[in-house]
Amino acid sequence: MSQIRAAGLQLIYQRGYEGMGLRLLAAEAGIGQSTLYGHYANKQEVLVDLICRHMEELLSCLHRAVPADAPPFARFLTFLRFHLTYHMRRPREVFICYSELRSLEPANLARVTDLRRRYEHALIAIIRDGMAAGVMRRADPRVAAYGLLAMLSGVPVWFDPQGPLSEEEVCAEYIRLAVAAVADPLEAALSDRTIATPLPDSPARKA
Amino acid sequence: MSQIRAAGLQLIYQRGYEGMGLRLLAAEAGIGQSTLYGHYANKQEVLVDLICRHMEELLSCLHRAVPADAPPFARFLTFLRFHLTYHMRRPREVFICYSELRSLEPANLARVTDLRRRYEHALIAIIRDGMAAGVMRRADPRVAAYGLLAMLSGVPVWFDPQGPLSEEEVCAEYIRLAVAAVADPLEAALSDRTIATPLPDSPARKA
Amino acid sequence: MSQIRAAGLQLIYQRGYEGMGLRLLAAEAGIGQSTLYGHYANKQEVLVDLICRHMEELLSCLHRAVPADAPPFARFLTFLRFHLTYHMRRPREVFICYSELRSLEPANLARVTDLRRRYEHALIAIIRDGMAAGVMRRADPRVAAYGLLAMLSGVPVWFDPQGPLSEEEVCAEYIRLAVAAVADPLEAALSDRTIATPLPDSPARKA
Amino acid sequence: MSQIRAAGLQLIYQRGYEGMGLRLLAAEAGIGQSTLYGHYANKQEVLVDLICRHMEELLSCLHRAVPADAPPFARFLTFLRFHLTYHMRRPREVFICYSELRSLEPANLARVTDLRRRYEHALIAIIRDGMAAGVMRRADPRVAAYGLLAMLSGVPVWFDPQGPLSEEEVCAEYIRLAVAAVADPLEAALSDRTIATPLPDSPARKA
DNA sequence: AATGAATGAGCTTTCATTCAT
DNA sequence: AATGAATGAAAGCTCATTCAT
Repeated sequence: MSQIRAAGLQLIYQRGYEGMGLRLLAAEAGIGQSTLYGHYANKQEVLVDLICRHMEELLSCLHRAVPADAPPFARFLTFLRFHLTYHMRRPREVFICYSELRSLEPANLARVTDLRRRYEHALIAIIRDGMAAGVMRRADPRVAAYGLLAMLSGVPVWFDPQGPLSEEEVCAEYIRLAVAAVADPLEAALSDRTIATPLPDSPARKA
Repeated sequence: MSQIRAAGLQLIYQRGYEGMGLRLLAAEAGIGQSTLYGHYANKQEVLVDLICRHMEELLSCLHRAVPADAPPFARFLTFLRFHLTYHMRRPREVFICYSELRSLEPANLARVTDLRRRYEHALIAIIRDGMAAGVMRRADPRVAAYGLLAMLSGVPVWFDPQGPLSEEEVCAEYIRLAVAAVADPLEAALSDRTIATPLPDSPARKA
Repeated sequence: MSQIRAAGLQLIYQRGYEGMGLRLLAAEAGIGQSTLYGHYANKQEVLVDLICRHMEELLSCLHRAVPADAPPFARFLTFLRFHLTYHMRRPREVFICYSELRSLEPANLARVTDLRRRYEHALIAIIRDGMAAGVMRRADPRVAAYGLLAMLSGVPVWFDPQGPLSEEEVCAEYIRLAVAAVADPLEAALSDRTIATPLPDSPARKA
Repeated sequence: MSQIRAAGLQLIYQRGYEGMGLRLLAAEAGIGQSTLYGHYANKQEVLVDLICRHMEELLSCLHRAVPADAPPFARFLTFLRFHLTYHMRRPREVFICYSELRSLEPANLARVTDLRRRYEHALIAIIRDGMAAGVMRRADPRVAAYGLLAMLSGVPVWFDPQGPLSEEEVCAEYIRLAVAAVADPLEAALSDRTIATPLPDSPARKA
């Protein structure tokens, strides 16, 4: 039930998986405590549902957002904007998916790790292609991808939608950082024109 | 007692603060369960001790490692190397200091947040100075600092000392990313010579 | 649940509130330890329930037993007999209601103190009326009431239903003491005829 | 040590024997926790010491205060005044000696019960003698003694030295009640002259 | 699909007590 | 005589889970 998921998301975000009691989860979802077991086999399943659902949606949205046949640098820019937007709008899911992995039982962790790897490899492939095409500096593409992902994924920690910087401004700032970090300097000089590729679900804007 | 800290560090890293039972902590530390209360007033104090101790040491080492009177770019490089080395060697502390903040009671959280802010401001100041000196691209120094810190701090998530990449190789790779991300392109082209400043406690290497 | 109350009454009487463990209480009541919390929010509530329930019943029985419109001396005699009978038959409740007051949290103590005050004032009013009517010696009615209540309430400390003295004999003996203590000597001389007013729930007897 | 006794008296009075932790007792007495065991074999001994010491002193003071060879009624009056004064001045000891008996181990309880019995029998003997001498109404002397002792011992529950009634006024009021309760009416009429026998350790006063 | 009642296992914390110094 | 450190046992309470309805 979606009310359980909503309550679980909020509670795990605030108190952690171990810190969330099922009593409270049920109360917050507006149902009886034992009714939970009509929807989930046990507590762990609530966490697995939240994490997997988020990561699967992340993956499928990614594939929809990033055209497989575009040139590497365009795919790179699209990826950056997609990732940033998605993460700024789902700070709780992002936090849970990172810091509650340790609460997953091995089999569930393996499932999640696989999803995560597929997402990471999407960026790794983009970077690899970009290097092959000569538009990115030669470097270890895995290290570069991990570095960029960590940088981008850290946004929700401090970003506040009501704060002084708009989502768009933060996007632009981070994209500049990321592009500068990996692009071939010459290409980077040209990239300003293309940074502002609009995302399907975000209001279009021009450079 | 240091044995309690060692056990607490490991257990909180593996199972989280809420997931760590004091029975297990005591057993792991090789003492009776109630003996814990001769060293800490309560469970929370164990966490506070671990987090504060780490952050205070981080701050004091930072101040020792980064000379206040050096030019901005040199300070930047020193900061990067210091931060990376410190974080690669303390993956558990790093993880705890980030993802167990929510388990801190308000007063303790305030104390930790202050320490964290002081550390972040060290990098912000460096970037601000670098921009003023014209060696770094104009950008929001806070955003740049947060972005870089997230990128650098993400290393321990995947870095494995027994893995194919050495600590030094990872350092060099990340420093290239970070420098490229914020440096003025011209300056960056010149920076390769200076990236490999050796740290006192790490084996010297050449660029 | 009444089985919990029965077990709690016995255990608190024997070992005191602080001395009663909830493990033992549950065992004595024939339920699991955590089942207690389905009936009481916490340990204190068990005590509050026992004390308040007894005092409220005491008050309501008193009002049923003592007719408000009878002459003072008749009300006095009825009060004495009622109080004695009630206390001889509930030695454990009486003891708890007196000596566990200190274990009550302030709010609960206030509630109980109010009930107790209402009971005491019933006797004070009787004595005041008796003095106004000239059938009792002039004295401080509060002091007299406290003195008599202490005297009467002390019965369960030594009274043994299986002992040599019957409930009725003890009643008569104490009533003589109490009447002599406060009655106007002339009236007291005449009162022997009226001492033995039968109580509804006690076997009728004649003087 | 007398500081331990003082702290124990206060703590047991406030929180009960079971409710008094030895940590707190030691802190209140200004000594280390384990130092207690240099003075008492265990917690129980602290209680036994307090109770026995009080009852033994009560007994020995009683024998000093009440002359064995005086006529019954004079001894009665002396006893009343002695008991009241002693109890009004030691409310905490009195409370403990009554309501902590249940915390005594059997052997210790027996010892205390014996002391208590000796005290009660002093009054029983006085009443018996009074009846034999014809100055008191015929009644069960044990019941009368228990009734009077309960009445008199209840004073400290409500008496407040700073309150509106002085110690002397309360004494006089209670003595009138007690005398009226057991005296032969004719004798009682004559007794007013003799109520105010002064106690050694209380300021002399006149009727 | 939903629930109230029940429960064994576990939680953090405090207990009275011991012991080496 | 005094103490700091240590400890097994027990405290009150919450946990995730089951089950009959």
